[in-house]
Amino acid sequence: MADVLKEKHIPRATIQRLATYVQVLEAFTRDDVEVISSNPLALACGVNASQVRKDLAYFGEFGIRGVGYPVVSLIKAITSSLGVDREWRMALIGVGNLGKALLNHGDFRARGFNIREIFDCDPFKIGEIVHGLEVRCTSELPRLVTEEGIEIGIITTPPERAQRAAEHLINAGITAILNFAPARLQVSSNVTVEYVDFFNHLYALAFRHPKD
Amino acid sequence: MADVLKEKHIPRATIQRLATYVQVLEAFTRDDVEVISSNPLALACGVNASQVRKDLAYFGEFGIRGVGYPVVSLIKAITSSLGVDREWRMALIGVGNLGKALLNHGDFRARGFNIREIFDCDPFKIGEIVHGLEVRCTSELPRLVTEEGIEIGIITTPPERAQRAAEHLINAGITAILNFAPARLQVSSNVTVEYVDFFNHLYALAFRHPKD
DNA sequence: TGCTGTGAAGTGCTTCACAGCG
DNA sequence: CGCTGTGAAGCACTTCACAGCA
Repeated sequence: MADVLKEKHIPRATIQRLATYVQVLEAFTRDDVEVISSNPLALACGVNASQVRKDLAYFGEFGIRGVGYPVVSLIKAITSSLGVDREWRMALIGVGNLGKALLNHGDFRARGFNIREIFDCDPFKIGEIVHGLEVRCTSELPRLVTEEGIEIGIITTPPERAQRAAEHLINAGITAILNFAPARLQVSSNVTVEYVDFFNHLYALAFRHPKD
Repeated sequence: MADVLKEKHIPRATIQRLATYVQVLEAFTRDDVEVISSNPLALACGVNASQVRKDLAYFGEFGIRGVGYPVVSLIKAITSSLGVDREWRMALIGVGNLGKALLNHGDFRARGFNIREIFDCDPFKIGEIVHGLEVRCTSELPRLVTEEGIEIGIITTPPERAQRAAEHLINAGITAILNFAPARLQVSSNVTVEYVDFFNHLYALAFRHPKD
């Protein structure tokens, strides 16, 4: 499976939409919809029906011609294709307001994304227990990443400390980073950074809705 | 200014990058950089230098040929072009974990995005004070939106209540929505919804970093 | 001379249109 | 017959290459 995916190039936008499809398909299961065709699925996701079919076709033939896609098995097919049908262990750096909020956000664990260790460079925070986890010094990162099998790092530091946090993670062997800090990170090409930035979205809203 | 922008079509991706440029330019001001050319700016943002110049050129001629862009005045030019150099008043629906975390997140106010009213449909929460704001019943939305001049709605409800929250906002006259709930919203074409979804990003990381 | 601003070329994603199959 | 899966066409964004100006 994974081999097939590496051969074709899959657009980044496709991956984003697949996450949306899962979201919407899960809503359909709540309403006991068992089979859905590309048209209503596309409508619910705000995209074109051909787009849905093409996105899914990158990963296999999940539909039944003349019928549609069985909802439950399609969810499984997508999550399996993306590799999110297993546990992912994560470490978080920066135990401030935002970091604590993410720790309290139950959805992560519910979807298999498990925050196992939390770090901060503030000596007053080290040792504190937050949401059942002890705040550690970043010097312990390499050891704990190996021991716990951590694969993803989350950065929730202030912007000026984000780059250092990234370097700590990378030195510990992490190559996948989710960055909530409002800063761009300079990393080598084998490291993937995803940026979560509320202000991007607010700026987009502001631009499209000018006063009067 | 705004007239010019409505004539040309500006790619959505350009708006996103402009937000990034502001972020990076602000970091440069912290290091007392006064003038920057498109090349180093592009490098810091992880994009092509022509891309930077083209993005900026949509809005005007902000650079000095042979020299570069004055950092401070470029920040002002971009924020003014996007319309984010003023106060934006917002209302939040769904005072749960995530909602409370956003209320505690000081960056919003610092950038002029001001959460003025908070709502919940849980009668046990109504009346509670969170971060200096009283939780209101959604039935009060239309009145408060008008009175407070609220232009943007934030949804932080569970997914199954997101659509209703959106309808409350739209009925109150809001046409710009920032949705943190993991659900797609069905809205008419005059309403803009921006989706903030951590899992999109985690899925992208998971897909690009398969085990072994 | 050096860097911006920009038409033209290139690239990649999206949409179309229909063959293929249940 | 209806809906999927897919090559081909269309379209939009990105990159190039260079004219234009400080």
